[in-house]
Amino acid sequence: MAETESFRNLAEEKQERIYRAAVQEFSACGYSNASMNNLVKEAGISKGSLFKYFGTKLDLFDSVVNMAVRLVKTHLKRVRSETNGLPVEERIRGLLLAGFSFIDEHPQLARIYFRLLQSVDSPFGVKWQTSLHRESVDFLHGFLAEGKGRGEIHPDINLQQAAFILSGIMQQLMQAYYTEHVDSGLGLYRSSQEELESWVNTTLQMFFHGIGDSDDNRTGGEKK
Amino acid sequence: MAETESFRNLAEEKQERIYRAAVQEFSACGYSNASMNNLVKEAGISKGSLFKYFGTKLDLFDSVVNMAVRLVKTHLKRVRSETNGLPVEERIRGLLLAGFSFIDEHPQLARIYFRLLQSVDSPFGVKWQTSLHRESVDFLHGFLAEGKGRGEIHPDINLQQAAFILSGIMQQLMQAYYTEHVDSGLGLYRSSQEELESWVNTTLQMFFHGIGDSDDNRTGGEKK
DNA sequence: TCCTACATTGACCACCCGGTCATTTGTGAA
DNA sequence: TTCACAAATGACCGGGTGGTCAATGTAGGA
Repeated sequence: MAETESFRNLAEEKQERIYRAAVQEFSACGYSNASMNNLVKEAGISKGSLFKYFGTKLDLFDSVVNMAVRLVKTHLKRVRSETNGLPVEERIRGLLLAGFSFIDEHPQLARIYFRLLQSVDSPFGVKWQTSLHRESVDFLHGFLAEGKGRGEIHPDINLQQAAFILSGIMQQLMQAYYTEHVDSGLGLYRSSQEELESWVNTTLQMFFHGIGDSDDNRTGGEKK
Repeated sequence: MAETESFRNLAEEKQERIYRAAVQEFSACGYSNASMNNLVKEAGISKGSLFKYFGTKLDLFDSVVNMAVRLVKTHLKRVRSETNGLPVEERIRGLLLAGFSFIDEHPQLARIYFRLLQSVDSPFGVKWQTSLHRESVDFLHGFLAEGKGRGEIHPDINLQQAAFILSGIMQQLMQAYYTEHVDSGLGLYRSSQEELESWVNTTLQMFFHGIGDSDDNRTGGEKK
């Protein structure tokens, strides 16, 4: 566990104050550029205390990341259970919209989460990255597998690869929604709900039916 | 310009030695964690000299990034001209394979390039990111537009959005090829040429024909 | 009131950073 | 050989870092 006994014994208000400052600092600066001095000032506690609560910068970061990841997973699992029984396409639509709304509600945590997925900052980043990527692909794989079982997905499709591609597409959309320079003028960045839904529609359209003109010669494409 | 007169007057061997050390350091540590002290030691020159050649850490980084970006663009443009006249699908296949081979030939530069696309390290990262994302999407848009003109792409498809999605897919593949923890056990990471081509095939298959079972009810999906 | 056990503090530490500049070294002309 | 000039050097600077610890509160039982 990352935080010490003494942190858990703190008044809840103080714990939250510290967490809030940590989330703020890490989301703004990433791991290695985050400054414990700033953090301490922001939280209104002394440096000595902070290092009593969390032995190390890494411990604190680990704690914050754990929280962020737990929250993301909660959101996604809720979508999974709430869309149970619907067609795959609807379920993935739900995932995308849930992703956008998560960014709206927790922009800083989203920032930390995506940074973790992509950057190589933080010494132990790899530990998280590997498992998060795998879990993300597995999660999507579950959706697709069920859809395939119901005949909504072409039997020749390799689900692992499809899930992998889908995960890339989703990341691209999420990133553009909360990072202006990824959007690069396409109109996703902080766009309205209806524009968002339009993007989601066309994305699903492309993912399920492709962009090709429907001369549907599906061939090859099976791995090995 | 980033480098000073005195750098351009150096013996070519020395210039290369310095560039090589800089590329090494930046690709390994990112911008802000890169250490000029390490760099200087690696290059076998004195600190004073380095700061004569490049006034600032940022200037040096800018110079390195310029080189990396120029090289990437050269590779991509070669593919564009060499595949002129072929079907879109073939051209995009060419792009993907060229991407993989670029990573093989210049792994460190590829690392710097992708870091630039994704991370928010480096104070002026945004300047690069915005233009790189835009250019990348525009580049793909060019391919798709030509394909649409030849009837290889469904007329209802919004090319901007398709190019955006495609760029996400390509990034995902590239990342998995050179970063083990993104691959997360799928088998792309440093895989053989034939496995690579199999991945490219299925990816193209999905992008052009979708994953859905071919009950082809293409509807809606047009923006606004 | 005193004592004890514990929570809190911030001055302090060693280290590393990007950047400077007086000094040393190298070089070609006279 | 001497000299003038440019190139190269590395000790040094102010500042910021993660982390420590003796000193200082502070609350509760005797």
